Amino acid sequence: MSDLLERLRGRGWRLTSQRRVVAEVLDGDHVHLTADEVHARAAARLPEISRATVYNTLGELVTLGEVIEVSTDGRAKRYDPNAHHAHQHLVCTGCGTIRDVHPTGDPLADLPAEQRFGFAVAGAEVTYRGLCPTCAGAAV
Amino acid sequence: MSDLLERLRGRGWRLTSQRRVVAEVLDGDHVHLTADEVHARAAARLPEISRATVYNTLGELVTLGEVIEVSTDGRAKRYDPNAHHAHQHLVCTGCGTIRDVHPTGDPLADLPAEQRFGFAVAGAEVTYRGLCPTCAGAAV
DNA sequence: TCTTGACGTGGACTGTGTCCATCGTAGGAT
DNA sequence: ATCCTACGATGGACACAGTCCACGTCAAGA
Repeated sequence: MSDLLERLRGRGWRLTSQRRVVAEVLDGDHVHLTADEVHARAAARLPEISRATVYNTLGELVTLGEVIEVSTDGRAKRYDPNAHHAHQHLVCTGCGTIRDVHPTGDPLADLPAEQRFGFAVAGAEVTYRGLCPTCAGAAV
Repeated sequence: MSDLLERLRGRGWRLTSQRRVVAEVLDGDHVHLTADEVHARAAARLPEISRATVYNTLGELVTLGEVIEVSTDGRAKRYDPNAHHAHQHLVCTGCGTIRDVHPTGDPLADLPAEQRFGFAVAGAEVTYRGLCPTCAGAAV
């Protein structure tokens, strides 16, 4: 994570306490927080941080390719710091929990040329959906 | 489309002019309108129709499985009447245009058991992204 | 230490969607 | 053909996610 901060500094980022806190909150595996959740956790360490700053910082991290924006439910976007290993998402239809998963194969290979309609197809996102073990158990 | 209305009536739907207009607006191929676009087109034929009614009707059509809700950009959800043929979506990163596409293979087959983490995986949505011919041309 | 422009702040604002009390009407009953 | 009534429509208030802006602050180079 300090790697991340150094990398950003190398790109001309001014290293403020707010940005540091946001980056720290996003550290870890299987982290998929909404902007408001990031704000709440950041505010626990830096009470006066504003929502606008969190949104700005998240937007910059996305632009820089350090964080991925995930929108699995049409509600709040979630921010995934696991940007350097290609992966897809498995979402629980009960509680909304998100897991990073690594399918075999390349989804792009499944889209033949005649199904591309002249588009320069650059990527594919796959969202798997199903009940997680906890929700499946609770339903019994 | 009258098929649709008859089917819904068979399920106990009360067939109001508002519902009829919403269903008619959604008729066609490669239709991916937002709720507000549906409302605007419906209002052209039935000026006093309210937004709440459009939202209610769209929600019911989704629940009944006659329309699919698509959320490709984290902004407004779009409504796709092509609910009876499995398909995926190809989205232009420039203008947001959406095409229905039919990839080969089954994305579910690409998620091995050890990547399912105990989830009862029920489905997968794939969103392909790239520049459409029009946007690619305009960029030159 | 000083300077300065990039950054942070909070509050107003927009877009999307939901809720609710009340009114209207589709369609069965007579 | 008319009446009844529960289901549906209405529109305005509300909630949530996100953006914008004018102004104040401060990181970092000189």
